[in-house]
Amino acid sequence: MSEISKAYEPQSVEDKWYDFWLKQGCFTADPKSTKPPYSIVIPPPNVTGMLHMGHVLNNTIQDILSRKARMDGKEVLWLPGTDHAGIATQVMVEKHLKKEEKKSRHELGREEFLKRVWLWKEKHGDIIINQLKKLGCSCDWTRERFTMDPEYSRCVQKVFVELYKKGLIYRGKRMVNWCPVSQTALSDEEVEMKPQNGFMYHFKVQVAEAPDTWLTIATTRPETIPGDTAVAVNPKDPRYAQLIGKHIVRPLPAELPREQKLIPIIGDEHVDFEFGTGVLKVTPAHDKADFDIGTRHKLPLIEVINADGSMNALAGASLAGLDRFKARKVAVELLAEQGAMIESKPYENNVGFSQRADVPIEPRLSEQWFLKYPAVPQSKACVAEGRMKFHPDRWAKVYDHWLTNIQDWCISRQLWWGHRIPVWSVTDSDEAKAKARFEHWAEQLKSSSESSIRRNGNVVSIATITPGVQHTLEMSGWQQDPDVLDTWFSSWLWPFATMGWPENTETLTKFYPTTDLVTGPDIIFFWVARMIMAGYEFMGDVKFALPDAMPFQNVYFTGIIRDKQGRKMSKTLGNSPDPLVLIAQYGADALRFGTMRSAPLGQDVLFDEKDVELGRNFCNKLWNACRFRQMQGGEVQGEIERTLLTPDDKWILLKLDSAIREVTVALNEYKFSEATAALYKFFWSEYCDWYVEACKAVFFGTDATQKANTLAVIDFVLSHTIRLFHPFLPFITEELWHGMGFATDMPNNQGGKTIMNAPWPLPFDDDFKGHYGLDDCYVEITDTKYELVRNGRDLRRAGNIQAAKKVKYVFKPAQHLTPHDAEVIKLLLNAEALEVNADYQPPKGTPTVNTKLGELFLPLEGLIDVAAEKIRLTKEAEKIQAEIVKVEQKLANPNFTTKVPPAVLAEHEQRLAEWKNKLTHTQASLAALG
RNA sequence: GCGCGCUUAGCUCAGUGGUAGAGCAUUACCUUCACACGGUAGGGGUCGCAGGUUCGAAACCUGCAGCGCGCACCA
Repeated sequence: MSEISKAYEPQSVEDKWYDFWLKQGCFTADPKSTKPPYSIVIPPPNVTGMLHMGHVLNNTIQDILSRKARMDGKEVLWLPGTDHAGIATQVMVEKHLKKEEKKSRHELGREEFLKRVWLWKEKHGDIIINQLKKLGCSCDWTRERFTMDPEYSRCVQKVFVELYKKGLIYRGKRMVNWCPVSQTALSDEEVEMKPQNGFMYHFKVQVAEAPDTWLTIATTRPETIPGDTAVAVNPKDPRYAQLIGKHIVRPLPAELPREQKLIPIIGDEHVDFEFGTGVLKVTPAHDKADFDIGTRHKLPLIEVINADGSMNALAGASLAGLDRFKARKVAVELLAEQGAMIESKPYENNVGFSQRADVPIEPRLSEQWFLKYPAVPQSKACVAEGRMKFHPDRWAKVYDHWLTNIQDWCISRQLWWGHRIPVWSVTDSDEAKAKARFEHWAEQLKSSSESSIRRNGNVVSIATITPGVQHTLEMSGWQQDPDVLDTWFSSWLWPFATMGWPENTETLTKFYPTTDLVTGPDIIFFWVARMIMAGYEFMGDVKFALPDAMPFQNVYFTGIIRDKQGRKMSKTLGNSPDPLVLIAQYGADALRFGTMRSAPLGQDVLFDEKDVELGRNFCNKLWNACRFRQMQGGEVQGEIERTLLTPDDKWILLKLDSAIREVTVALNEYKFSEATAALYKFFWSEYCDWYVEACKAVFFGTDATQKANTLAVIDFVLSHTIRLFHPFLPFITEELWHGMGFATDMPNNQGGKTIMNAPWPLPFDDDFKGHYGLDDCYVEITDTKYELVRNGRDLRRAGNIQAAKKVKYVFKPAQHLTPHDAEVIKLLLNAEALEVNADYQPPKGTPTVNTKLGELFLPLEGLIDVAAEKIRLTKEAEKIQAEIVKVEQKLANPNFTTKVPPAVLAEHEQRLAEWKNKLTHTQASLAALG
């Protein structure tokens, strides 16, 4: 900082220090360290994603926690990495392929397509990583992981086989949430219910055995009529009960002969006779509830919708080939033509949408892999019993509710990009052959802990992670399951699969369980809950010797970043600012500080670029405050001489002590906006606004010893302040730490190499306070002095004096006033002179203010607008009067005076006295004006 | 339907029983030798509504309204 620029220029500072930290290995965690551990695993962003404001919020918090922990003397591991993001990445590459080569992935073939995805990953995979570096994230990049790394992949396979072996993973034909666009099954969590404006259609059907009887059926999906295999009524419904066992004539497909259109009327309790007409069409192949009814009544299934959402031949000639929504319109027309349509009225209902593709999902019967969640009781208990803490804790209830009503997890996806299911099968011509095959392989694999074999009829399946076995199976005609696993089936292993599991590595020993997890509440089920279950299931092994296998001790849920209008950030709305643009414009520290300042615990954050501007302004203020110190010259001052401390010095030291306490407490409670607010207030409103200004009284003077001591106080305060700011503002604080010389001659653990290793400031202890005479009374004394200054400045306004104009004040002290204090007051008042005169007799019309320290006059005969000043003082007096009445009323109430704690009573009495005193002085001032 | 959150200055938000706060915006004045990304002084709120508890409620309790979110759903 030999040449200090007038404004802080982050661009010239940030890259320099980030490179320095990397080169010095400052972020690298040492599992052999004897320091206590602190660890976080990053929520891995999509490998092909771009940094958005949500990442900024999330990762700034993690960085603050990590940097604070380092300053607390912890061995810190912040483990970074990326997620392969199955659907998102595959769709991205498919689009690119379509655009560049006009080819579909099927035209390319699975193997070739996967090569392209890997190429894409190599090309774009480090974009988001570099963006995190720009933000200043202190991740241990030597340990960066990707969920498709070979070692990670092996963990996923191992976990699959273990759960398969335990019988928790099974394959079955079930109704699943099918996305017709991505053409894959989805888990329940990936379905988003959205209200839709559609129609409720009422159509009539004839009862076959009683041609005069017609039933009216209500439906929102007439296109599925060809798939109906029954109509259901409630057996307790007197209107229809007698019809159970009879049949109706299904109106579609119209071309079928009458006998093929007959479907039974069944009785089922599921039917709500209050709703619709009380008659329910049952489409077991295309509705979850209907499937259950179908199972209960052994109804046949007729599939009429294809995987891509179009209708098939069974839907009838008129519908076949049409998209499901087009088919709905045509079905309505067909019913109308038959005279079966009774009415259609607008109707709002909730429809499940594919979160990824944003199209209505299609309940579809298909063969999928499911997981019965493991370790559910332990996972519930650790949060319920408070061993794992959620911040804010209300999410614990949401978590518990989900675990209580948990359904099996559909883990297979009909995609190519992802972890392929490690199961090989072969189908024999009959069961006997299959049985023989099963027995042969069961014998072969009996000593293998890495394989598991099952037989289902004439199908034999082997789940295995042994490459040799896999190869043999491939060679002898076994087919590997074509599906891949849900991306979250790899993410849920993140806290330990990134640390060398299944080996009991020194990293796991040192850093697992992790300390904090920082993530968004939107993935509490997707990720957080599942990681907890995986932790208990896979880290509970005795070999890890953990008292508790939970993957983290605290979960901090951030808010969701919205725009100024409260809308979610989205690409389509274009309301999502590019953090890198903001960093280029304002600096990474500014973005971090602004974001933290406006992100209270547990609330959504309405992002406004003004916040970043505020961050920049703050950095500039910090910069210039240090610049001021440098301009006073001299080396870093060491020892503070206690006998030379002024009341202002003691005041700022005591304020610093409060700030250290407040910031530390706020951080311990994860209240980042409170921490920044406390820092802001201390540094701007206390240090800069008052202390620095007061110091000028010394610096403009001639006492070199006093000057040196003031510099020592400044250096002490700044060296503490910069450290308090470091977790929030890593770049500028490192620059200033070195530039101000605070790193010079320091051992590494005191910040000699980098402020990252400087100790976090501790509140002052009694010895320290005693030695420097830091009695709380100095806060009060000095506050009073500054109050006097504020009042004195008010007088200028009364005199309508230009800010630049120097005027003379007269002070009539009520007690002894030191020359230093007189000088400070003079300076802060921007006065030409301050005449201290105990016998001063002001001429009539002299504006005055009175404080505990004494009376201050601004003698400006003839220059004052007496009338205006009178109005001002009269208003002032009225205000004070009102306050007095308020307090007097309280004190007149015997209920108050008898029941209130003595301290509160005393406080009220004192307040009354103060107001009365003020009133006296205001009235005197008024009288003095004549 | 069940659950959760929010409602305080024009805006965004702090404030868990004792004198209503911050930042931004706004008004006036000021380029004074750290900083105009700055300084000084000001204006602006019956704390969503109605009850209750209490000597005292923005805060605690009950009810209501509005906004937002999550879960579950009836065709």
